[in-house]
Amino acid sequence: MTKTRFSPNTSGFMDIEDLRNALFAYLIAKQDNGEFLLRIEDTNQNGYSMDVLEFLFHILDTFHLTYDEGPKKEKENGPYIQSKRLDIYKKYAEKLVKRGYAYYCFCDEATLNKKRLDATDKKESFKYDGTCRNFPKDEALRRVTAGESYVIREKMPEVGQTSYRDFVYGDVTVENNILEDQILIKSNGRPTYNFANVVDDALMGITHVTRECVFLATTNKSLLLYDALGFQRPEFIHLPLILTKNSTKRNKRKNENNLMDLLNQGFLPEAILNYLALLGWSPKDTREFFTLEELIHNFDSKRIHTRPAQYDIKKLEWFNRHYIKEMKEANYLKFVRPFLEATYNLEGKTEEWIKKVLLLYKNNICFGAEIPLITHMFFQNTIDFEDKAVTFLNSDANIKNIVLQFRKEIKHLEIWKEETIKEVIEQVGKKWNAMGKMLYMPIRIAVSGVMHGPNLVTMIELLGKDTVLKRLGE
RNA sequence: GGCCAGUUGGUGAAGUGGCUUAACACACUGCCCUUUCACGGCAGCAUUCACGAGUUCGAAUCUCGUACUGGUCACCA
Repeated sequence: MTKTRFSPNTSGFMDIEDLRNALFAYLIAKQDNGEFLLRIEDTNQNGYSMDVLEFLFHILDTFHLTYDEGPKKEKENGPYIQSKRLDIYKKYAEKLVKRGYAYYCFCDEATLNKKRLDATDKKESFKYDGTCRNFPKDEALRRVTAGESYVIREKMPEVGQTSYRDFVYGDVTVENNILEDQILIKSNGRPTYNFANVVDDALMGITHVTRECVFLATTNKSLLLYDALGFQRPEFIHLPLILTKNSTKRNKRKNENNLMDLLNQGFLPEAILNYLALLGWSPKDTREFFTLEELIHNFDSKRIHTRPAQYDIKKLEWFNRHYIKEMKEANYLKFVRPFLEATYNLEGKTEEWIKKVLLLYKNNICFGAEIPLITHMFFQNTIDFEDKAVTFLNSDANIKNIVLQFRKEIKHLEIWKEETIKEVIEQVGKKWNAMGKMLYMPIRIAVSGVMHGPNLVTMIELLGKDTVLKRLGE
């Protein structure tokens, strides 16, 4: 049975690439009726911010990437948080020492670092020289029990090469002699990523290891560990990078977290998910819209790409607009209203009015946070004219007449309704011999200050007589 | 610097030797619809697949070299 895992580390909030990776891992498992597991990799620090974890659970939940095993869903392979499995790693590391695949090392960290730096300066590659590699076992053991600080290093083969076939990238071969005797257990007793990752994946029965292609070059190290531990090698599926605007992988790691922002900005989970599915993967046909359920049936891991993908917010916006358009009216209102409330005081506005205003934009907005911006004209006291609009206003002498005439007529309008307002506009048009854009645009600008907006007649009705007159007056 | 990977338009991408004078989508531009604005519809947008050689009757597709981009070489994950 196929079993995959998502194993984020706790050093930062989950971002879009993490989500995409989680999604792919989930899909690979589910398309084969397999299982999806969650594991938290937190061996690099003494603690982690609960916010990071909470956010992670929240995201997996809102995107419906339900895991079958993991924290809060303990099964026989647990615990699923690495800091709670320290004794397991220790046990396996010791086993490797016993079998001669690993050894205790007492070399001073600072000294090694200095040597490494010197080598880098000289543009030479540095490799741990293996000082402790051939210490007699009893002596090493004696020093350990005496309380001396140590790490456990893996004995890398000095000759030969390691190769494997990545599911996405194909054959990868690396010479063993460039590999350093990597550390498995650090002097603080915690395992390194490479070691914990391998032990856990093997113990938890992961059949398909998915990870960023960043690890492509170090996969041989993992492979050698699988072999030394006597575990069966899993299938490796490396995933292409997602590049955000001017970010390389390096500065992305620091802080960038667009996922939380995206959600706060009013991007729908189904839109984000749909878009992300197409970043690094593409279906056989030209179809673009997929729900999670549909992805499970259509996802084909053979079609995962090798080249990195550039994240493009414009396309995401397009997806989001599509999903907003498809929402039921009631859901849309519930979704979008908080954005309005957060910015404007709605006191004195009727529910009917609010609903009408919001519905005006159902087919236009790209994301929720656009609502306050786009409805600005309904709430501002004085209007700002955009440059283009001013230019238009001055482009024809007749425009002033139209606006003045409209104000005059509308002042005496008794029944304030779309139909009657429309009649007025038509009359103005007849009187000054204007039609189309030359008729509507002057009024539109005079009333809203901008050249784009919702249907003019509806807009005027919703604006209300008082406001319209105020804006038209000098 | 050694090693590994990637390179089709502004973006996502299809394409696995002839059906490709390179699909589809986003963005952009123009037109149509609408007496306005959007929505919607239609059209345009890479003589060319990083570059150079080679294999072949024929190459975006296979081979080699060069360039560029990214990654990796840690008691970070």
